[in-house]
Amino acid sequence: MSVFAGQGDPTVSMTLLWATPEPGRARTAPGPKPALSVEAIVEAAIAVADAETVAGLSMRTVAERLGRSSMALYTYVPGKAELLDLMYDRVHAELSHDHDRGEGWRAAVTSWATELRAFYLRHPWVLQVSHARPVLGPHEQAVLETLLGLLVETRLPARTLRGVVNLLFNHVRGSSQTVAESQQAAVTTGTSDQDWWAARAAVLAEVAPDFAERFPRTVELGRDPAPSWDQQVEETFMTGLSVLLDGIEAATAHASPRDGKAD
Amino acid sequence: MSVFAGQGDPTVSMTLLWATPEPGRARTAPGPKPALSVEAIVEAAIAVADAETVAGLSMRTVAERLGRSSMALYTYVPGKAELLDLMYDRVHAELSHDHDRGEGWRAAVTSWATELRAFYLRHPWVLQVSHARPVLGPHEQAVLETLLGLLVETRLPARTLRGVVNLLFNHVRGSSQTVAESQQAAVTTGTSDQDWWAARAAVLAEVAPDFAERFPRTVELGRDPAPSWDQQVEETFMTGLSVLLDGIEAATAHASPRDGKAD
DNA sequence: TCCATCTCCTTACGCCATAAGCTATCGTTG
DNA sequence: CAACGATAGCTTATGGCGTAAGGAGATGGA
Repeated sequence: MSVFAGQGDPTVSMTLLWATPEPGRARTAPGPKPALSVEAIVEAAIAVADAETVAGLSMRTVAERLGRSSMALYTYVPGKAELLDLMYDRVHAELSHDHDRGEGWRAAVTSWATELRAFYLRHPWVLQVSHARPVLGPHEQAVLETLLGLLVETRLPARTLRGVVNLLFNHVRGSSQTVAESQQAAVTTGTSDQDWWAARAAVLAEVAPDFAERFPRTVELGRDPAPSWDQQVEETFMTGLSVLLDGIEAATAHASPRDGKAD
Repeated sequence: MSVFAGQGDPTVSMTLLWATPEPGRARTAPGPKPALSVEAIVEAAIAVADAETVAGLSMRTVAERLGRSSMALYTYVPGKAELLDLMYDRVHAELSHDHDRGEGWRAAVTSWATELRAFYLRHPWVLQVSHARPVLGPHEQAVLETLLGLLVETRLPARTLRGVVNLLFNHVRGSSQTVAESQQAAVTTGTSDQDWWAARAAVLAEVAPDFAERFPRTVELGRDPAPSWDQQVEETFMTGLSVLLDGIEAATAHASPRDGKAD
C-alpha cells in the first residue's frame, strides 16, 4: 500500500495527466465499448478518499462504488500508485487563481494560504501523498505558479524565493495536517478531540505527576487559550502565517534596501 | 497498516512510555521467564524502520529480527499502533537539550532546527507518524520544552509563541519530509533523484511542450541554482529558516516595542 | 506433586494489490 | 453473413498484512 505513494511510472502518469485526448486511436476499436473511463474512476476514487480517509481507499472500494470488480479498473489505470497520481492532480483543479492583488501581496498570500488550507481540510488524503517527487500535473503546477504570481512584487531573487515558497507550503501543509489528522482520529476512535485531550491529561497526571516541574515552559505555553479549541487552532495558523509574512517583508528589505517597500 | 498511526490506546501507550519499571508485580511470576522485553522489541522495530522504511515495518519483520514469531510480540505490546507510539518517543531520546544560548536565540534555534532536521533524516519514518494527537511521551515532550527554553528571551506572549513553535516544527518537518521521501523513492525505484527529474523533464517536454509559456514564473524559479542538488535543498531549508527567524524578530518588536531588542 | 500462570507457537480470518487466464462482446474483414 | 481477433471485465490465485483464537510447554508457589 504505502500511503505516501505518488510513485507511479512517471511516463504513464504524466501522459495520463497532461493527456490531450488521444488523437489517433479510438473510434475503430473492436470489442465491447468501455463502460468506465479514467475520468470516472478518478472521480469515484476521490469520493471514496474524501469520505473514508486514505486508509479506506482500495481498488475494491473504488470499484464497488462503480459497480465493478476491482480488476476492472486495471483496464484503465496501471495500478494504485498511478491512480493516486491522477487523483492528486485532479483535485487540485478546485483551487482558484484569481486572488485579489489590489491590497498588496500580504493580503493576497494570506488569501492563497487560507484557501489552500481549506482545500487540504476538504481533502485530507492529499496530504498523505508525497510531494517529494511531484507528479507534475497541470493543476498542481498551477498552484505554485499562482503563488509565485502573488509574490512577484516582492522582487525576491530566485534563491530566496525558493526558501519562501517552501516555507509557505510547509506551513500550510503542516498546519492542515495536524487538523486533518485530529479530525480523522476523532472519526476512527469515536472520541472528540477535546475528550481525547482530557483523557490523555488525566492519564498523564497519574503516570507523570511531576510533569509541571519537568516541563514548566510547556505548561506555560497553554496559558491564555482561545475561547474554543477550533479557534485556538485557527489562531495558531494565522499567527504563524503572520510571523512568516513578517519574515518575507524583512527579506524584501534585505534584498533591495534602497527601494524600501515602495514599488 | 495505516502508516499515520500513533493511535494506540492512550492509557496503555502512556503507561508504557512513562513507565516507572513496574513497582509491585514481577519477581513472583510463574511460567517461563520472558526472553524478550518491550525495550528489545522497540529497539528492533526502530532498526527495521530505519533500514527498511516504514512500509517494511511489520510485526513479522520485527519478530524475525528477534528470532521469534510475530505473535510472540503481542505478549509485550498490545498491537502495532502502540509499538509505533513507543518507537516514536524512544527515538526522540537521541536529541540533545544543551544548545548554546550564548550567541542569542537566533543561533540557538538554528542549531536546534538543524539537529532536528538531521534527526528526521536519520529516522524518516518518524515523519510518517501522526503528531496530531501526540503520544505525549517524555522524550518528545522534551524536544518542545527545549525549543521553548531557547525562545524565552524573545518574551513572546503565549498566543504568539504557539504560532511560532508551530511554524518552526512545520518548517523542519516539511523540509525534512521532502528530502526523506526523495531518498526513499531513490531506493525503491532505483533511480537517483537527478535521473528521475531528468526523466520527468523529458516526458514533460514531450507531453506539455507549452510548459514554459503556461508556467513562466515556475521556470524562472529554477534560475540561479546551487552547484549541486543536495546543496540546493540545504540552501532552501536554511533560507526558509532565516526568513522565519526574521519573522520572529519582527514579532518580538511588535510585542514589546519599548524594549527594543535589548534584554 | 500439582496447578495456575505465563511465554510462545501454529493456525486461521479477512483485508490488501495485483498476476494470470477466461468469457463475452463487438468492429472488421473474408 | 460468418468468422476472426481485439478488447472489457470477470473469476481465481498468490503472497503480503494485522491479529483473534487456542494449544503446548515451561515454571514458581501451594
